[in-house]
Amino acid sequence: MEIQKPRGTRDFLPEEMAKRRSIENKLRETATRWGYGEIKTPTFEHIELFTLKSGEGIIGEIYNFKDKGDREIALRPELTAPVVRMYVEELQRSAKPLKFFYFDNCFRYERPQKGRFREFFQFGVEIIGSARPESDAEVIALAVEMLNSAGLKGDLHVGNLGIIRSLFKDILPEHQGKIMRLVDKKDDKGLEEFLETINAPSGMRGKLFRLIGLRGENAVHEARELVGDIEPVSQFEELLSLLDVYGVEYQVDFGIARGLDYYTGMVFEIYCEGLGAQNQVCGGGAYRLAALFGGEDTPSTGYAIGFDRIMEICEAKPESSERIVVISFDDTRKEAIVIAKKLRENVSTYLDVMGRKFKDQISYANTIGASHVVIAGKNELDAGKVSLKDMKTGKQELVTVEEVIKKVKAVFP
RNA sequence: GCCUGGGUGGGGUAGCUGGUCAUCCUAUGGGACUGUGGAUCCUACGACCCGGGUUCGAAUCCCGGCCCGGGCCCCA
Repeated sequence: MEIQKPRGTRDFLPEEMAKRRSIENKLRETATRWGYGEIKTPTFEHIELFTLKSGEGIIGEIYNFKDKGDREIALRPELTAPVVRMYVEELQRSAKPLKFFYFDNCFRYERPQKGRFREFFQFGVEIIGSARPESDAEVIALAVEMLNSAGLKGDLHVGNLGIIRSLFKDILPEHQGKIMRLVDKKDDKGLEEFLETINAPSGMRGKLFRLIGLRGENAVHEARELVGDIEPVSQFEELLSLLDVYGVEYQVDFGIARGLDYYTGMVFEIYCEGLGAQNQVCGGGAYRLAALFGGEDTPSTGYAIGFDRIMEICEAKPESSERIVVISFDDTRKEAIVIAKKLRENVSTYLDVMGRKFKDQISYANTIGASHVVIAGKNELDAGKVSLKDMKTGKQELVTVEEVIKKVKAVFP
């Protein structure tokens, strides 16, 4: 039996890589234009980084191992924790806000299915040092813009955990988590049953259900009536007005809980069609993790785009480009190398390395979809030129190597 | 971890109510055609996911594993 790739991993062939790179570059360009700087963190970290953030329970879904120095190491399952670790470790004294983006692979030991792999790629953004609605709004707008740049239009839901949490004052912390989980799942029946079991105050129950059901124009006003005129409501209101300025379409959704305790205020998710059960392509929010990793308490906001998921649904537009094949004969092979070398300074050039005969070389050029063929034969070389053949039109002309470059570049600038 | 469908040359397939050299297409290497491409022909290469079991005999039936797809749990 031949060796196969490990479960949940993938090989990417040239055609697909071209597509992935093209989208990746669009995301990268967008982030750069918004003033974010690219960073890179290690592929593996001490496992504590992730257990601190998410609890011991996540070890079951982490690729971890002991290294030769007996350290417990984890392949990163996500990138927010490493970025915050990096911040705490070496950037706490730098000018705020810090604006970063990253694109890297992550690893999770989970059951693979559509849009879900054991090695997957995340494109993320973090802004560190601001807790203001302005940064929340910018981050959301950037997320939307990035997806647009990839040709995608998602369904944006925005919520605020501070508002929903304000209802939980009298609830045990361990029960709060469970409630948030049920809210996030939109499992109303389960939520009702659970609230019954823990004998939650009936006033709070009613408010909770009304809150998570709020949608549309008046959602914020109604939320204020439910929870009072508290800070998170005003912040949220401000955020929405800023999103309007950005021209971002959104849906207020207090049902977004994102399960995690360290999210503090704004949370958002973006969904796209065509992905089956894994329809969330982007998720994020405002959080506080720096203190957890031993730094000063610092507000941050960020999100991650599931790169593999957007690749599933975004239209492939393979940018056509030139592809030149230099064809030679047994008596001009070496000259062809010199010509190819010259061409390669400017255009993508292929040269036969199979010792093929003329006809087979041109046939191969056709097979790989060459745009042009440069024929370097004795006749041409004697005249100090080559024949340039356009594979589309079939037309052929006698030109110099410099003219080849010029003519090809005219077609593929 | 659970439920469900599926694994036959590189890709796509037939066979799968057990029994001839496992079918066909395509791709790939070489050749026919001695400097002009998608054609044709010849030739080479190449598969029953792995391991057990039932049987005189298994690609075919049974069990386990691995892998792929879909769903659940989870989703940092």
